[in-house]
Amino acid sequence: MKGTPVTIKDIAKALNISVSTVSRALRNMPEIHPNTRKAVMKLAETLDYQPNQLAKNLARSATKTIGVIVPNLSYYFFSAALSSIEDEALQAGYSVLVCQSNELHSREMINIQNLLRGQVEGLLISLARDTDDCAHIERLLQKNIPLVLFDRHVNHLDAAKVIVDNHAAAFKATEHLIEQQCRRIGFLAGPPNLLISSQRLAGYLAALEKHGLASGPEMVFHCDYTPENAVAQVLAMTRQQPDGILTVSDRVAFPAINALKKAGFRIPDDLAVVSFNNEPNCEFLTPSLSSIEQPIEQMGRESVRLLRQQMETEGELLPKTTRVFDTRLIVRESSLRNN
Amino acid sequence: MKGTPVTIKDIAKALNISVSTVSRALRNMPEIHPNTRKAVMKLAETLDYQPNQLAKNLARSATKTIGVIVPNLSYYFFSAALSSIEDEALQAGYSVLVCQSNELHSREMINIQNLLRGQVEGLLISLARDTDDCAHIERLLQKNIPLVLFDRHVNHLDAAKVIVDNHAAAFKATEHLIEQQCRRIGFLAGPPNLLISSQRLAGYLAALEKHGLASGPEMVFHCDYTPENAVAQVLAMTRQQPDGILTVSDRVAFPAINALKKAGFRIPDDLAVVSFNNEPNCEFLTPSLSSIEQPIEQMGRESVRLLRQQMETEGELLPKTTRVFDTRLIVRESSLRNN
DNA sequence: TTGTATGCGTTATCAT
DNA sequence: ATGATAACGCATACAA
Repeated sequence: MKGTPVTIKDIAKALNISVSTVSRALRNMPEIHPNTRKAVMKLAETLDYQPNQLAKNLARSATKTIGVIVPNLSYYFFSAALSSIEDEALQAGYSVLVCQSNELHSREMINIQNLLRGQVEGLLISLARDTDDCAHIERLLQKNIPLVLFDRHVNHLDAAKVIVDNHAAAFKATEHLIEQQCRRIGFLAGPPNLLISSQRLAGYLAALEKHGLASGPEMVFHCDYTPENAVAQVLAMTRQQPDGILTVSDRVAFPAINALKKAGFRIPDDLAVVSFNNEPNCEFLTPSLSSIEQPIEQMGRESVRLLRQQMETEGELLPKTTRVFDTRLIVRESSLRNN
Repeated sequence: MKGTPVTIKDIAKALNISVSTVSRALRNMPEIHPNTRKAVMKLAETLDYQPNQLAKNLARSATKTIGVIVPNLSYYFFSAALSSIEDEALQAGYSVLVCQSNELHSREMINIQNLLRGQVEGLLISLARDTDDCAHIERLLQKNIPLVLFDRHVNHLDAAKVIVDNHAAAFKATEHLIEQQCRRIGFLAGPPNLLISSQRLAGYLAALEKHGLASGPEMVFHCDYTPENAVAQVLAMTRQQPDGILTVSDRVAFPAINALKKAGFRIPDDLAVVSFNNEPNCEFLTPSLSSIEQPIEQMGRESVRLLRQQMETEGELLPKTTRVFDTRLIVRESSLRNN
């Protein structure tokens, strides 16, 4: 017996007033008499009245809820981002509904369907690695559903975005390797269709070119982000005799470095390594791992702000702002040679 | 212009039938005529009808949503657990509302309030480290709100629980260290009030006692899970000249081992280490880290199942089952000595 | 300042 | 097999 929850009707009956008065009192509307308000408040308190959000939402047709879809919460980047997203949303009075796509385009579509059924007012999406066809996203844009793309996006979509300057970051990281006397620098990339990966690839190539260093596809190896594949690809790369490696993510750098060490390479002396994401554990590896830090918390907060802008301005179409954040190279042992 | 969403009323009007017929057709009720059903379905399709979940829920007073509260999603254990929780819930037709307590008792209470307002039908909670006073949980139990405590619980609460046998796990890990010829084994524990930590402490002490090894409070050091504090405590421990260390979690083991290595200790030869959680990165440390593996996915799924049992059996009080899972010690380099 | 009536979109209970 | 109509709990325009 869950004990029928108390409603404003119960309060109204007990106080011999109308439900509308109770409703107004509860919401602190100015027009109602201090005494009645006090009485209502008090009774609500003692009865432990809990407003039914469902009814509230239905009546106002507004849910104060945003939906978030990320590829996988066990990736550091996304779980960290979600912390700030949730925080920012809660402060603004929104609830957060979280889904994982598991990097699957199909799951992403299902999630979107579910969230819209659940009546979220806006969507914060970081696309699945699997996602090439963005028809489902374009449908959202057409329907004018508030939407912010976060980190994982695609270029041709005209949506609000919160991203980092991956090109500049990779450029910076590569130049750092060059400064450390690396002359044959390899790139352990992600899947070719993953935008952040290809942007980093472009930045890497640009840096090589600027410094007149040979650069060809023979130094670029794509992996699918699994540890096994990362190891296989980086070992394949060693046949090209690199003296420096840029990896697309700490998640692939960790197993790759481990394999390199086992294969007898000394890091950073034989092979200097710089990575992306600056996960907390970078510090605890041996050698500690140099990595590109992204302002995750800021990015999370900014995403929510952009989304609120869209949700809270009725009708009028906002320009699709793209917020690009800068990154910071954290230099650690893996790329610091005693020159 | 978001274009007013189409409702069953629209469909009814267009087809010149009543809303109830439409409603029934849409829900595949047996009594309605195949032809009308077909017509309704077809029109719903072409009009891209999306049922309003809010109204549905209000009418049935059922939300098909469960709330999950975890201390922090950027802890591997919880993000991994959430993956399976979400999966299992989705399969059963439930949505998942996720909140983080940030290890704060106060935030935990707010989250519970919010979730109940949002009309979740059940709650899956992993208590904040901060939580001593469980009055808020007991209130849920009294109100008979479906609830499952997950991993982080407290003994005196009579609630459904999904946990691991921490005592046995610590016992097993400690015996392994003893087999590796460790004779002075320290325990880098969590905060004293954290149940999983004190259970592990008890298992550790029991193993020492069984093997007739000295054990006193001078070998137990509590840390607050921050890297800095973990380092400070483990360095303090070294003054007791341990030859083996059990750590309460990989999260504290990573920085601790790093500090030990910097302080000149060889692992495992001077100091063998076993930890808890078996995070993926255990494998990529140098030396790789021995750790207790918990069946996270199974635990997540089982939690949802237990919760569904409660949610889906009206009224009758179910016994508060406690499901205890076994763990597995994954032995790696950090505790493997060449005897 | 308060009450009445109606609507939000759907389900459920009567009828027919 | 279908239709009216009343819930569900709250908000709100309009009256009083």
